[in-house]
Amino acid sequence: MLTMNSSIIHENTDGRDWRTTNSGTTSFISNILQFPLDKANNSENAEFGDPSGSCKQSESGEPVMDRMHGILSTCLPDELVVNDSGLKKDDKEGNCNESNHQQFSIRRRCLVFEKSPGFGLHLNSLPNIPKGQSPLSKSTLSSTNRGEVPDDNKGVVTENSYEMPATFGGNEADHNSPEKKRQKFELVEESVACKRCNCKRSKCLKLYCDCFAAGLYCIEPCSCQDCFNKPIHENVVLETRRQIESRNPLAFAPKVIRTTNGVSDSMGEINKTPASARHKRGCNCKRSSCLKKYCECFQAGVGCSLSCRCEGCKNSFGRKEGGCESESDGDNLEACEKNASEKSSHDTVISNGQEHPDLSVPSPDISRLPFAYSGKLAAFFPHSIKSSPQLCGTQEQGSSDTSSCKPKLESNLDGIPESGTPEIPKHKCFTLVSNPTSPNCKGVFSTPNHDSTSSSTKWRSRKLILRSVPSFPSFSPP
DNA sequence: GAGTTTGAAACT
DNA sequence: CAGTTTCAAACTC
Repeated sequence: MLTMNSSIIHENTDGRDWRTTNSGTTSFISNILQFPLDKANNSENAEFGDPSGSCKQSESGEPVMDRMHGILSTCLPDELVVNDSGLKKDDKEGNCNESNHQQFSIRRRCLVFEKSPGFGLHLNSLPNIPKGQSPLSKSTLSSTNRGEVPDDNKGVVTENSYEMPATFGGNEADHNSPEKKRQKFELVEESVACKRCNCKRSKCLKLYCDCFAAGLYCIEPCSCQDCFNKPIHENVVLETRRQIESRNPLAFAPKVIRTTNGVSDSMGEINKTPASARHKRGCNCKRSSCLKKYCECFQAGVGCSLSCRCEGCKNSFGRKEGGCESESDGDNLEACEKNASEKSSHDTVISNGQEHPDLSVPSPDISRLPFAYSGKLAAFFPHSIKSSPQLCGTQEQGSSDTSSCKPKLESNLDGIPESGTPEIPKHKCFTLVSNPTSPNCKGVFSTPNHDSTSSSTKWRSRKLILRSVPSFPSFSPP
């Protein structure tokens, strides 16, 4: 189970956290993509359950994965930084061979993706999906169905957004049967499962609220009371968020980062945390010994660092001093194993959603992303988003390399190049759909190789409609 | 499911 | 910045 409650971001090789250095830019996310609704509710739509997987074709014969890639290649800058230069870059993009309107849409959309690597899903939304927690229902999936999203502000989740996971479907040879389609759709449904809050007094307008903290609107499954974290209260939400950010520009920033050094983190200590992810601020645990999910570090599956002020740290992912392997304490070992197991599940979520349907990574419910941060998901896609032409290659480079899809945290984080190079091994798979060609890599976000340029063009040709472009306050970095 | 524990967030 | 309060998730029973 993906219990990480904090986002993991990647630090540049120079040690700079792009988000940190551009904290004020995080508020750009206010654009919500909207796709045509004509097929939004068609669960049997080929876009969703397309049997051909990543190679499925739209009506126009356009490979969806190409479009997906088009999104990335078109909208994602080389650097995940939105600042003046970034905007200028956008301006430059305005020189593209696009109609004015289209240019505008694209540019706005770019902001979204620039600020929302990982498809805008804050990884805070990934974790804490209790095992067995039912995924969002279909009705839940579509905000438009719930009427939760104002007409003028629909973060519409349509076939296209839903198709993302399906789009990642690998080279599935046989997906033509309706059954396959159905299964695929169901899987996608599960993948959209998202954490739900249970706020009672915060009105879901404080960081106490996981949804709010994750940059998500609350949705039906939430059990919150007096919730203001809904599109109809967008202004309130944005204003509150702005206030919080004014107080702490990094309030919505990912809490967990990973360093470039896979062995030792920036603090120099060595522990076993995969990929040396670390909680940015560190925890302050007193009684949990950093062995329970009360501990943000532990919850995030990262080791404690010197920045932690915890007492009696026994973090199984890496104590402030030393790792859990050195622990002989039974409880600690148990917790270590337990959480490690969960971590494995977490990781599998990314690489093998089908194998753990209950752990499926929620795909970004765009309707719930009023200001979505890159968040946790970005931890797994930062580079792919950054500049990788592909989220994931197909089974090229020897899909037989099952190790590439090992359901381990390491495998997951391994997918994030240590060097910070925006390169994702094509055999590193992010998928929510099964890939029969790789038994050990069922769930692979797989995309066929394709020409990014052409795909970009294809994507732009997509009936993508940008909706609701509230001028989310752009906070200048301090 | 209710109550308790916990630590982050918010407040002073 | 430190101490306190509030809050909701995690946990226990």
